[in-house]
Amino acid sequence: MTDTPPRPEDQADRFTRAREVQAVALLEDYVEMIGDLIAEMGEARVADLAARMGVAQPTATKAIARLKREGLATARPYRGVFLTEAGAALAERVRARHRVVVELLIALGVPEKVAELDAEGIEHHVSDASLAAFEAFLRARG
Amino acid sequence: MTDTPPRPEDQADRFTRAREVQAVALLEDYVEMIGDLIAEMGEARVADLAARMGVAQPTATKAIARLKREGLATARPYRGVFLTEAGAALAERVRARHRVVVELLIALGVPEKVAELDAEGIEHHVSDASLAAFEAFLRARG
DNA sequence: AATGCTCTATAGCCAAGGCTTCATTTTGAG
DNA sequence: CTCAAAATGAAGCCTTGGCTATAGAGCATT
Repeated sequence: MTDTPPRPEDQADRFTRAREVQAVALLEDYVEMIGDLIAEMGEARVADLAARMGVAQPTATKAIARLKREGLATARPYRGVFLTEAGAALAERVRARHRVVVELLIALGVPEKVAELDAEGIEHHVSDASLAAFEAFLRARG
Repeated sequence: MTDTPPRPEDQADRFTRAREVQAVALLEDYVEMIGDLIAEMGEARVADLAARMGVAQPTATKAIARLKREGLATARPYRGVFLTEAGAALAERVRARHRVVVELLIALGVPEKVAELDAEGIEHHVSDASLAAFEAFLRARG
């Protein structure tokens, strides 16, 4: 029983980090979806983005404004949305991480449908260290 | 190549669910922490709760108000915070899930420190189905 | 070229979850 | 028993991310 009494600041760090992750999670999701839309349909329209994200159209517009502020996307009124280099790079990283998380869940015996659902929330909290471990595990079991 | 074009509403569901999970995540964290504090120190004071959660004291007070509204906790001014039966049950479930997620990450080769950090964010998104799969996996490899 | 339909933007609302500042209550030291 | 320090509560502000309603731009079809 190494039941060391938790140091308050250590625990606090956990939550602080979880909050920070949360703050970027939406940006990641939008960026990834914009990438998907461009890949699938040649362009990302606000209406499609909103439909895919499950939000009302003005909510998507607002999110795009934030992406622009953060330098991840560009958009001109009544034209589609595009990713900056930084945005495209982020989208690629997010997509790769998402794929690994889904594969891991499936490898662990989670039904595919459930894996897709759970991965959407989980992926944002997977650190690089954990991601590397996941990849190693998947590789090890072919 | 079963590259079925994703149905917008299906994708939307993923995000909608992730948002719903997020909405209860904080409640879960607070309830769990209140349980911890009572177990460790006999009572949960607002100041300790705030310190452990890494937030300012009024933020914790506000959260407690929400817990009361949701029927998960009770509190009288200038006295500690207590869990209702529903709150205690939730705390227990959350604690159990947290433990499984940490153990799983460690079993997958994630360093313990990292596992603790990542688990904090991940756990909330682990459905019952996934949790069951995790437990089966852990059991299978003793 | 005009007109109407679709898409996008704008405005304004709400709740959640942060924060600081200030008032009030408890409590413990003297 | 008093009174100051510590703990708690109250008020008010900010940002984010939802929403609806409404106005305006763009496009297609007469």
